[in-house]
Amino acid sequence: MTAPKNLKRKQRPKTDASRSSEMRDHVLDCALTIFAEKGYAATSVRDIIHAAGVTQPTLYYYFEGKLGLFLELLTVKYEASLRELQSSISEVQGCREQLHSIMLQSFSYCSADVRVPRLMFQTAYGPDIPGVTEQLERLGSERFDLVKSVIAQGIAAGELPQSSVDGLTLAFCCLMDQHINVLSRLNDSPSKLTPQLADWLVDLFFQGALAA
Amino acid sequence: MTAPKNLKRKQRPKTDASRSSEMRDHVLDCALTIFAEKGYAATSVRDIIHAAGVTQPTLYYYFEGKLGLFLELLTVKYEASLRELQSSISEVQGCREQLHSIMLQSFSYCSADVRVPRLMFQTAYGPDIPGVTEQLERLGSERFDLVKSVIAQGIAAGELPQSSVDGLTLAFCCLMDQHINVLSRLNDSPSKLTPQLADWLVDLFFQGALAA
DNA sequence: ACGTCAGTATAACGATCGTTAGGTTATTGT
DNA sequence: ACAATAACCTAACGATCGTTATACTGACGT
Repeated sequence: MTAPKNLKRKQRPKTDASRSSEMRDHVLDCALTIFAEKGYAATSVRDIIHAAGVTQPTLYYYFEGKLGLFLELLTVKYEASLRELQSSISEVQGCREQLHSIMLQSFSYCSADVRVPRLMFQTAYGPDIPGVTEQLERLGSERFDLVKSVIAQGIAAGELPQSSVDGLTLAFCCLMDQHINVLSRLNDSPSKLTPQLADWLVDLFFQGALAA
Repeated sequence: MTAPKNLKRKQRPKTDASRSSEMRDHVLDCALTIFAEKGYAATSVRDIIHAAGVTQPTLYYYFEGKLGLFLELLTVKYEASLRELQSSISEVQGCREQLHSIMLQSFSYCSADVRVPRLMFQTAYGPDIPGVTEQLERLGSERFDLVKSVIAQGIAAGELPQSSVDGLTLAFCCLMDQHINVLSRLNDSPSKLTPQLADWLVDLFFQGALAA
C-alpha cells in the first residue's frame, strides 16, 4: 500500500548488501510503525510487508526474520538514545544538572518520534518476549547504569544523601520512563513531554531524595 | 498436565452454570499463570487448556473465548485491588497517611501473588490489545481517580502545594506502579516490595512535591 | 554482447491459531 | 426407571502464522 515509488530496483552495491540499502531502511521504518502500534507478538510479518508495499522474500532477504528485524530495530533505537544521553550529560556538570540533561534529552528524543518510546518502553515494560529478553535487559541496563553513575557521583559530591544508589536510580528511572511511556500513548499534539515537566520531575526527585 | 484430580464431573448446579464452578475457577487460575507469563497476544488457548488439563470445549463452555476469559481475569484482579485500596484508606486520615496506605496495600496485594501485578501492569503498560484497551482504561482510571481524590484533599488541606492535581497524581502512580511492575518481574523471594520501600517512596514523593 | 548475480515476486509449505459441530457420560427431577 | 440436561470429550474447521523453494528481472563486469 505504502509502496516506495522512488525506490526502484537497487543498483549493485559495493558494500555488503544486507547492511545498507534504501529498501532495507524503508522496511525498518515501516516495521517500527507496526511494532510500535501492536507490539511484537501481535504483529505479523504480513502486516509489515503490507505496510512497506513489498513481499515476504524482500524482508527475508534483508533480515533474518521477524525476530532479527525486531531486535535490530530495538537495538538501534536504544543505542541512539544512549549516545544522545551520553553526549548531553558531558556538556554540563553536577549531579542535578546532569539528571536534568538526561530527563530533557529523553523527553526530546521521545517527542521527536512517538513510535520510538512506544517501541522501547512498551516492549521493556510489557510481557516478556522469548529471544528478546536477554538483549533488552542488556540495553536497559546500559541506560540504568548511565543514570546510576550520575547519581553515584552526586552522592560522592554530597549533592544527594548517602542512601541506596540503586534505590535512587530506580526511583528516577521510574519517574522518567513511566512518564514517557504513559504520555507517549496519548496521541496528543503537541507532546506533553515538555521541558517544564522535565524540570518539575527532576526537582521533585532531587528534593524528595534529599528530604526522604 | 496439571489435571485437577479432585475435580470430578460437576453435579448439577442450581445457579447459572457459567457463573460459579470449581472447574471454572481452576481454568481461570491456570489462565492467570499463562497470561502473566507470556501476555495476552503470545498466549494461545491451547496453552491455557494444557495447563489446566482440560480440552477446548471446556474453556468455551465457561467463557466466551480467549478475550472474554482475559477480560474477566483482568477485571476481577483490578476490582479486587481497588476494593482493598478503598478500605485501607478509609482506616486512616490525612493525605500523607492515606498515600502511605495506598502504597503499602498495593505492595502487599502484589507481593501475595506476583502473577497479579504481572498481568495487570504488563497489560496496562505494554502494547495495546484490541478489545481490551477500553476496559483497561476504565479500570486504570478508577485507580487513578482514587489516588487523585486523596491528593486533591491533601492540596485542599494544605498538606500539598497548589500544583497540578493530575501532575502530582501521575507522578505518584508512576513511582508506585513502575516499582511494582519492575520488581514483580524479578522472581526474587522474598519480594522486594517491602514496607520500608513503600515508606521511602511516599516520603520521597511527599517531600519532593512540597519542595518542587 | 552476454553471462552473472543482486534484488524482488509468485506461490506454497507445514504448523498453529481461535473456535465449534457433534458425540458421550453422568447426574438429576419426575 | 427414564427422559432431560449439565459437563465434558474427540475431532475437525477455515484462517493465519513464520518461513522458503523457485523463478524472474534487469543492471553490471568482462
